[in-house]
Amino acid sequence: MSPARALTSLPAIVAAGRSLLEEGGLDAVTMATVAARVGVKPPSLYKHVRDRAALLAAMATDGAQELAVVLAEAARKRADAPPAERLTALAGAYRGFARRSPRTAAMLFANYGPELQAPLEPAGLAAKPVIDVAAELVGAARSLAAARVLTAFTYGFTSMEAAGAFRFGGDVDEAFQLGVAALARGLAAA
Amino acid sequence: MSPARALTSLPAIVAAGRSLLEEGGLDAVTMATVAARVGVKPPSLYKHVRDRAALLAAMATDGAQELAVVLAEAARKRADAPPAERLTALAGAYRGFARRSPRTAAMLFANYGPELQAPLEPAGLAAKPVIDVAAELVGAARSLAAARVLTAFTYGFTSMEAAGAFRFGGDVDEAFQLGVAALARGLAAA
DNA sequence: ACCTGAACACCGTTCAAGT
DNA sequence: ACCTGAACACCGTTCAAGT
Repeated sequence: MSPARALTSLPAIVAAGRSLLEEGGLDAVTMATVAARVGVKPPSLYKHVRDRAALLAAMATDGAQELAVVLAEAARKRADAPPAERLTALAGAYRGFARRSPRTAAMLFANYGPELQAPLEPAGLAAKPVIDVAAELVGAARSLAAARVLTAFTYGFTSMEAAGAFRFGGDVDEAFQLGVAALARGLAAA
Repeated sequence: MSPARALTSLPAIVAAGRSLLEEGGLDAVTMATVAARVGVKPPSLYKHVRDRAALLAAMATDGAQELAVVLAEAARKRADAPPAERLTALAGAYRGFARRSPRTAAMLFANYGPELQAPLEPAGLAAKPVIDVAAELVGAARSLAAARVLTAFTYGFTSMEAAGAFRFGGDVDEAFQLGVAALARGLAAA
């Protein structure tokens, strides 16, 4: 009589996917491994998620929402600081997120099928504090362009770092700080 | 009597993989589709390549070699130009490569398994002209750090562009040029 | 309304057998 | 020395049947 009670949920499935991703990479995110982790059989996942690609997109969106919180918090703490200092704090907060969730971070701006773009809302939320600092540095007219520059650098750097692409030795922290400082100075002067 | 003549080769397999990648994304690069494109059955590929992950790594290495040629050529043409101008030319050449081969470019600094790092040689070759401009901008002591900053920005920007991540409208070319100019100015001033 | 077992097409990979 | 057909374990996905 009573219809089957839900044993899992979309948030639980997304969380399972993200933890499997960080533990073993994309190949480890299987409908079977995700199902096992949430205590269900693989076909049941399709009641919560259209297919595997949609699950990956939902994981990326979840990461974007988490990042939005992290960035908003960092911006709030330095609300009255000069823009270069707030930019440094934002970049550091992003990098902290990328180190805690490197594989999720590498997914943030990836493309999982043409129909699977993450919704604009979480991305916009994460972008808000970045656009705000950018506006202070270059003015409102070019704030979007400057925010894209800042995001591209931070995303590129942290993705390369996570992939182990910095293999010629040297101090990686120093390089990150040099980049943030150069962008703060160079954008303000542009 | 006569042992079977080779019907394909590693370069042909890598080229087939790259064209399939650009046409249909990573999911389209299948041992079966690659084999069909080079005119062989799937098991034969394993005489030329250890497994699919190694094929993907070889495709990335091939892209890095192509990029090295493109960058060396751009640097050669502007050998006597001021560093900011040569940097602009290098960034433009990289972006041109990324637009011709967006999915290969997105792979350049990705990680396909811990044992599958691309060999250092092609990466170093591609990095050479970037490190050279970086040295002119910030001095030899910080040239590696500055080259990492430049690469991170360019890789991040072109990856986001290829993934369709710039979705708030605005002029994407302008943003790229703003970033290159800001880095040239900001690094020189640092 | 959600869960499951059974089934399907497909994929990566191995291997013995061909030339 | 490289190629092939057959076989295997696994994966994503569908669907009819359960509660």
